[in-house]
Amino acid sequence: MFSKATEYALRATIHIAKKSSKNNKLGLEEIATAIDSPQSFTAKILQMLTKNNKIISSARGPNGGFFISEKARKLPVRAILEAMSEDDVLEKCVLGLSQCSETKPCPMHSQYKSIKQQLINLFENKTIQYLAEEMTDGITFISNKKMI
Amino acid sequence: MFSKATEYALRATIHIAKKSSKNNKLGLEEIATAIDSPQSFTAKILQMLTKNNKIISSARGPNGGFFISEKARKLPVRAILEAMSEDDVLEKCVLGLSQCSETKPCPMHSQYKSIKQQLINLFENKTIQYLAEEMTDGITFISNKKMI
DNA sequence: ATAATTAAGGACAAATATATCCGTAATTTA
DNA sequence: TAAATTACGGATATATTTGTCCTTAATTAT
Repeated sequence: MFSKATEYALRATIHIAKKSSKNNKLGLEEIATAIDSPQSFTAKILQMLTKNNKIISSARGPNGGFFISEKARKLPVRAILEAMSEDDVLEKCVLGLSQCSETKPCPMHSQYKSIKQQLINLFENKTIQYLAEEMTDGITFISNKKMI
Repeated sequence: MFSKATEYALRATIHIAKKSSKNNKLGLEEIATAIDSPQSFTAKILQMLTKNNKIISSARGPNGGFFISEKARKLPVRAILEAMSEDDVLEKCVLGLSQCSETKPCPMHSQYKSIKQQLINLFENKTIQYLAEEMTDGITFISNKKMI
């Protein structure tokens, strides 16, 4: 559904929201290991998410790293997709028709309509913080290795 | 959601199901024009769909072209995804975690679960013929140009 | 038989996504 | 101030997707 870049972005953000705080920033290496993603590529993605402090924040130097503000925690998950320029996936026609709409539907439109709306609702109504909290029950995971 | 190749495959198949018959085969040029896709690339995709007559059938020579059997019309839309080796999109974890499951869920799993199931149902329960029939009402379209 | 038509299929080209590497800048600690 | 740490950002490499081109094979009509 999403590109690898966006998958890593979602996982990284959730991980940072769960594990970091203002005085406990997470380094690139820790993050890439935790979410099981290629380190250098993850660095690029974290940069995108950091642009204008939109999703996550960063600090250089010793004890530097990535963290997330209280304000950003309240952002809808869709904000991550937007930062990755991939939120159009949510609205997109299944057949890839740019003009597909209610008045000019593709043959899948009426059947897909409600699924699409639920997808949009999911990404717009659930916040980054919500997903981080889903991780606190000890059952839910973000890597293919068990969380500790 | 799907690759361009799969989008073209879906559109081409629906178009062929709507317009072709055993004695009215459709040529590559006609199809590519109708679904607004690059011709040569579409040729490759039609070849994939034709392999073993799985989705569509073809005939060479004058009055040759592509058509679809009555049997193939009854296939679920998912069969097109399978022919394009892209049906895993339906089952895939939103975060791209290979081990995400009911017993080892990612933080989005419980929220996405029912959406995923509806997606699977859509592609498994609706047939190619069904989508072709959706096109017969004069309102539904398959290209970004109005059907005639 | 020959010519015309049309899909099949291989080779290649271009664009995009994924990924790595390395020097630089900022910050902290000693 | 010097050294260590960590993110930033540019350049480059690799893989995949998307797309084109051309020759061949099959079929039909003349």
